[in-house]
Amino acid sequence: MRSGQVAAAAGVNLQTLRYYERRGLLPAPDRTLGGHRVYPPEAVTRLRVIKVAQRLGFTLTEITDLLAAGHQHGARRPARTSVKPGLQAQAASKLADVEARIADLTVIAETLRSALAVGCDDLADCATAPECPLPFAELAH
Amino acid sequence: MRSGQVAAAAGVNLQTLRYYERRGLLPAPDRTLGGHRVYPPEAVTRLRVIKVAQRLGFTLTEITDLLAAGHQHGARRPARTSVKPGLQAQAASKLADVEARIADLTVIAETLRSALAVGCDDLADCATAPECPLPFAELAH
DNA sequence: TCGCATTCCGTACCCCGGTACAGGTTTACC
DNA sequence: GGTAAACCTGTACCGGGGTACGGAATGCGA
Repeated sequence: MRSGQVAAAAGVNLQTLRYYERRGLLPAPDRTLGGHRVYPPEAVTRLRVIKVAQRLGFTLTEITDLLAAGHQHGARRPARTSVKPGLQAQAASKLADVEARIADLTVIAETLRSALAVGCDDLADCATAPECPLPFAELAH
Repeated sequence: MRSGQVAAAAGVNLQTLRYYERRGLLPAPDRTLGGHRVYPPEAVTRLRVIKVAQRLGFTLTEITDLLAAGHQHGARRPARTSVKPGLQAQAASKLADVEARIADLTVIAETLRSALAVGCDDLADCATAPECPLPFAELAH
């Protein structure tokens, strides 16, 4: 498959393909004699995997490690190798992040709702009005 | 008050102060003869207001508009003036954003939890294993 | 074999909210 | 009046994930 086809099949920009290759997310494909990239169909799968992982909140750097970790399967690792956490560990910590983010946003939503309920309509006034529910004080966070 | 005092009082970097001034979030203060900024105590309040608004999910551009909107209070506006939505309207739409984001993250958290439950430990394998709960298909989103 | 579509590469730029640095001036305290 | 701390300006850079552009070369169908 040619780069344009792969990009279209995965719903990704052509530039993104090259960007991922530079970042080591996508293995460098074979080339035609003229230098054009020729991808195996698995490349599309790989892109989909990357997109799913991204959607789950992993950064491209983390995804790079996760994909590389897969290759070490069963290979006994030398003690000197940097130990990357596997998918389970990474997913667990990412889940904690996401849950924390949800908790945070929940507080924000509640604050917004109370500001709406009270009828605040001017930030500057709110700061000096005692009945305003916005937390102007506890910003030593 | 001098810039360093204001920055410390508001828990903000000195550079940030000047950055906000450039962006129009903070009015340009008076200067000493030598050119050093001299702030009134209200500047600290203003910074706190900005920080709260940021915490609620508003961008600096939106905050700029919200703060400017306050000044138009009671001034009858000419028809030609661009009409910025007030705090109520902005807060309502921001609340909708936040709620949507929470819903999104909730789905993500559930997906992560199921990946943990099933024991997925290699993204590349997951993509081809039918029992994997990760949504590799419906990426036409 | 012609001609247009596609792809190549390198580099620069986008958003957002700051932060850092260099090199020079001013203020405040003793 | 000396000196150290604070402050001034302008400009460049950070991270994260791409996107855009220009000019040249290649691929493929008719």
